Amino acid sequence: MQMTPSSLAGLQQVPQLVPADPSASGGKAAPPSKMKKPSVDKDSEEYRQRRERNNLAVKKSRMRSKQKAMDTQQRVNELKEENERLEAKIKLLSKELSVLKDLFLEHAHNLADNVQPPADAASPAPAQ
Amino acid sequence: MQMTPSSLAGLQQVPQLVPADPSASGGKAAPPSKMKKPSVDKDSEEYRQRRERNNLAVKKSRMRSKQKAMDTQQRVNELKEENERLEAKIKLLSKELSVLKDLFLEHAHNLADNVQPPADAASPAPAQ
DNA sequence: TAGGATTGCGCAATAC
DNA sequence: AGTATTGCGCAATCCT
Repeated sequence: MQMTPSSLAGLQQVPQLVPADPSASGGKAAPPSKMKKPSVDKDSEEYRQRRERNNLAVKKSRMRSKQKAMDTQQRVNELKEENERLEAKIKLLSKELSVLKDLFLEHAHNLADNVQPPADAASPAPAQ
Repeated sequence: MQMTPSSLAGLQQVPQLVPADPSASGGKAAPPSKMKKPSVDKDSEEYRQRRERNNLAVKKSRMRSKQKAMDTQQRVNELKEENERLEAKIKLLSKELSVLKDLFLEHAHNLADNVQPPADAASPAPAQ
């Protein structure tokens, strides 16, 4: 996508300012010869300024909106990375813990088998 | 936001179909009396159908877009929660590991110093 | 009351 | 040939 800027610069949009007749269920509504006079002067200097300011505000708002969306997407990516990092860390810690626990168990067994008196609090009941 | 459905139902937008004169840098461009004949019949049955289908497609596309944005935001929230969960787990594992390591160190010291184990893990180093 | 910010909507160009 | 996206302007609202 890239929206080549052809004659896109500015298209005259001339809304009739009249709510198109609601009877248009499936009808085409051929332009009735009676053109309702707009209650607002499109030629008014003030009108044009108002429109222009709004168009600017709209553009600004939309840009922000898009930026926000991109930021949010970025945030997702960052969080996913962080997540993986944390998972890895957990895996590592779990492994370390597992090793140490095994050592303890082994030690405990040795104590039990050698009839050595329990040297520390981590000893399970020698019998059973 | 809610866009109260006032007379919003359908506003006749009657673009002039002529790329507004490019000279409109800051100009107001008062409607020149010469109205270029649109090369496309706005009254054409086929035109209206085309427009209507496109309007539908547009609405659909925008809905998807918004939905996607919301989903992404939701994803962020989920990931943030998940991360907190993981952080907590890491904290816990680290603590466990720390305790076990201390026990090991203490034991090693006891062996090295050939000291009688105090039968309790909370014993300070006998020497210094 | 004024004025910017948002949002629904339709159009047209263009991407697919 | 047809749908999907996207930039744009308008007008109604919202929100200060």
